[in-house]
Amino acid sequence: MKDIKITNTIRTLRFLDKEMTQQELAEKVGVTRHTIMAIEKGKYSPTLELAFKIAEVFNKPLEEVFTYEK
Amino acid sequence: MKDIKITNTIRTLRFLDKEMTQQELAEKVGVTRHTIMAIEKGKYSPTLELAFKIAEVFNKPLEEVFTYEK
DNA sequence: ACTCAATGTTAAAAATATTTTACATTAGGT
DNA sequence: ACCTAATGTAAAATATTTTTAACATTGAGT
Repeated sequence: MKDIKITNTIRTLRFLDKEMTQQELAEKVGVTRHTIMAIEKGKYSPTLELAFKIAEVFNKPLEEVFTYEK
Repeated sequence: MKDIKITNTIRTLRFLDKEMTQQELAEKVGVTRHTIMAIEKGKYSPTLELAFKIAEVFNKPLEEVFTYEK
């Protein structure tokens, strides 16, 4: 599992959702701001559980937030 | 992230897909048999990347394989 | 130009996921 | 009942994700 092939639209979704900050999103899903930042930046892919929580915040299906590029 | 609230239908999907073994599924997604077993058993939730790979094997959307129970 | 909030970076420690190995149990076929 | 393949269990080692903390950068507003 070396090269990560998963992209996400978190940054856009935050912007569309009243410009929610990384800090706010982090608090809503129960992780640190750093974690949100690292995921947005694609440093690593999150746990499935965290991915579900993030999608839930934006009321989007998980696959609309995260995309697996074959 | 203590109590995991994610269920999955991997066992059923393996059964429906010509009774694919844990070993075969593990090989297709590039992890060990133990990892597949632990996930099926709900010991922990996988990485988003692994979740996508598993869903891909069964040609199902991720959310049809894994369900986040609120 | 200054200030402040938001974001990005780095490094180390902690927590969790995954591997490896080895053995126990279960279930089906003969 | 016996064999064998598939599944389950356990413990230790490794890899990856997440936390923590401290500091740098960017950008908007004044």
